[in-house]
Amino acid sequence: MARKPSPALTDAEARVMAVVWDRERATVADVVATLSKRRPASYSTVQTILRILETKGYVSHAKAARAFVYRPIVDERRARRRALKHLAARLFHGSPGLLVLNVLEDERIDPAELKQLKKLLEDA
Amino acid sequence: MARKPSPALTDAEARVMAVVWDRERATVADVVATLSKRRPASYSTVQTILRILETKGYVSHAKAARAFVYRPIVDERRARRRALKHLAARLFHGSPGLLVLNVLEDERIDPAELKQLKKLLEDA
DNA sequence: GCGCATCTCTTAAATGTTTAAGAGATAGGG
DNA sequence: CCCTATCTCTTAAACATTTAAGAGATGCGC
Repeated sequence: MARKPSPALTDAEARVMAVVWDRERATVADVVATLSKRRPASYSTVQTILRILETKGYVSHAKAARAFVYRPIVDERRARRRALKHLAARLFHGSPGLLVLNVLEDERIDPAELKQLKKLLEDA
Repeated sequence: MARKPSPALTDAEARVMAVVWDRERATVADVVATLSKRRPASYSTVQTILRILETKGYVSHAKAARAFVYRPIVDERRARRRALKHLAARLFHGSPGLLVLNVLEDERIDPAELKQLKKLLEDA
């Protein structure tokens, strides 16, 4: 009866990381302020999540003045790639192509992005 | 201090669902046998996961002879769509198009699937 | 200098996930 | 008819996740 720590981002962790990526450096108060625009977030909750994110290797902190300032260690692109690989492994027999096919079949795509997609496929 | 039950499939749940989807109907023993080809899985563990999957609405069971036979309630396609929407919301600003772009940029796609993709884009 | 506000850190409650041991039912072989 | 193997169900340990209360430090305004 044991378990491995999951390297993946959970929902709450992803919400916090979104702010850290967006601002490039953020204090706990920064994150709380940004998140609270949508739903109230308590200081100590955010604090805990940032600590978990640090143990998972997603952020590092440095003391600046009084507040800890957190910076991303893993960039957004890499986190996205990890998450996509993980999802492909879980539900798409490990096939990224099948994953993409499913999105395009089921989801309406923004015209601008559609154009980019076509271009990408031409080059490949 | 509380939490919502997550409707998403966890890793262990996805492994079990893969078997149920594949066989269309499966007993606990079926799942154990299939999963144990790769890694040993204990009967009671699979049992518990199937029960959780039932509370989450992914499967239902019916008593046939002595064993419970589980059947999928949510089909694979719907589960995939849910998971993709969830991932898009968490890490891609809710944009499925951005998600697809990221896969195509980072991952090598099977040529046959590439062809299908181009066809899909032409029609759209 | 004192008090208030801010910040970090400690602790932990509540729930979810993963894994499994053990009790009790039940059918089939001998 | 009884023993054994199989199956379901109950229980729970170990850990992760999410949320938060409270203690203690520390700097700023007055």
